[in-house]
Amino acid sequence: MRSTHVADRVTAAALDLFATQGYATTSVQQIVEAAGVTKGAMYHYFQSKDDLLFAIYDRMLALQKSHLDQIVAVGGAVEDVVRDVCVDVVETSIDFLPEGTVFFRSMHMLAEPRLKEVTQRRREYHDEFAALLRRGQDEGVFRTDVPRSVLVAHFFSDVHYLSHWYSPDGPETKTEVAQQLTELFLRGIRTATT
Amino acid sequence: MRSTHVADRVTAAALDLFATQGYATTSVQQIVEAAGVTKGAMYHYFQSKDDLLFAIYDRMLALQKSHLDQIVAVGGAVEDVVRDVCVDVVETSIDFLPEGTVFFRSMHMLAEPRLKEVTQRRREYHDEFAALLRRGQDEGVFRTDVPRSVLVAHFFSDVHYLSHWYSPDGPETKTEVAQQLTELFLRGIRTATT
DNA sequence: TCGCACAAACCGACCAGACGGTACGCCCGC
DNA sequence: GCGGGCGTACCGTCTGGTCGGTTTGTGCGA
Repeated sequence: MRSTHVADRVTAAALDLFATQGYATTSVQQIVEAAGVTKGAMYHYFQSKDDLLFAIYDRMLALQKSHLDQIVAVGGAVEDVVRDVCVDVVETSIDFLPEGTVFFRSMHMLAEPRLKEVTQRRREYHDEFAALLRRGQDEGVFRTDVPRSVLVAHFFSDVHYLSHWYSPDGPETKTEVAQQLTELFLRGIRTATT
Repeated sequence: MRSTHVADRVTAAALDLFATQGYATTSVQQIVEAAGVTKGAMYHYFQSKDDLLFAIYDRMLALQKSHLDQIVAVGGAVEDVVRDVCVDVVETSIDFLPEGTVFFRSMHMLAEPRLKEVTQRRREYHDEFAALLRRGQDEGVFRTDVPRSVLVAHFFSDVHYLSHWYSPDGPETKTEVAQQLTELFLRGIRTATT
């Protein structure tokens, strides 16, 4: 850890502290102390405290982007596609649990243009998912008596809530949880029964 | 508004600002300005900034307590009981949407003993719900291939996520959303099909 | 009905400290 | 010797919170 580069140590410490304490509550003093670095060194690599936040966001942004591309390309029976997508989203959300926590806790800086980009990407994400569900509805596989927006929210609520209860040290592996949550979701939105 | 009592105006302004900006980001200056009150007046009724936060929490706490008592008293077929509970929880969560937002955004002050009380009540809440689900599992109505803790999280994720997408001004009424989310959840956790 | 006394309500100027950020100089590899 | 990487001392600002004093409401004796 000591041998790793200064910038990496700082971002790692910032991610940890932001996730546990929140952005506004964490001071740059705390960050540089946790990273074993002086303030001068930190401000040599980052322009501001906000920069640290956006560095974290950027990681999620890249992740979401790659996700989106992957998902759309896949074909097959709509229910299988949705299943794959859901499992994948949950798993990677677990991998990036701290980043997600920081993001969801610090969304109040909506004026920031840089944050808007992440939020927009997030919206595209949801829209893409909604389009997938629509395909299922058109094929008569998914129920139509509930608004699609509610269906979408119903899934992403699971993803979002992960940071409030899931622990990698807990009894369930991320794969298990991903499959279980996906199964619960799919059963909920299906018309026919299997 | 101007005629209402000072303390009420302050708590209302604090709730609004905390919900939109977050606790740490909001200064007492902002609060007293929004409430049309001087800082001296505010500190006459509240001991500290934290006091304002706990005043908001207390409202949720009382709500949860009354909920818990009501729910346990009710009898009937387990699925109907669960359905009633879920609908009720979602509806009241919508009524107290800002309070919920503030609570979920400011949980990082875990050292505070007063916050632990709210958190503990929340845990009891979940445990009570888990016990209900267990009854359903014992009767063979709810599936047992998914850990009960995951089932509980699957429901409360919906409740928690409401503040991120639901708007009273939107197309769906709170009753509709409550019934729809409950239906999705119930379908997901049932063994048999109806 | 008035005057008075006393407490509660409220004001606004004022801390001490912490905050994010900067200026400047050292120091070491090239 | 020179330039990027980094340490240190420091700045202006804003923060939560305080404090002495003033106003306002209210009960009560005459």
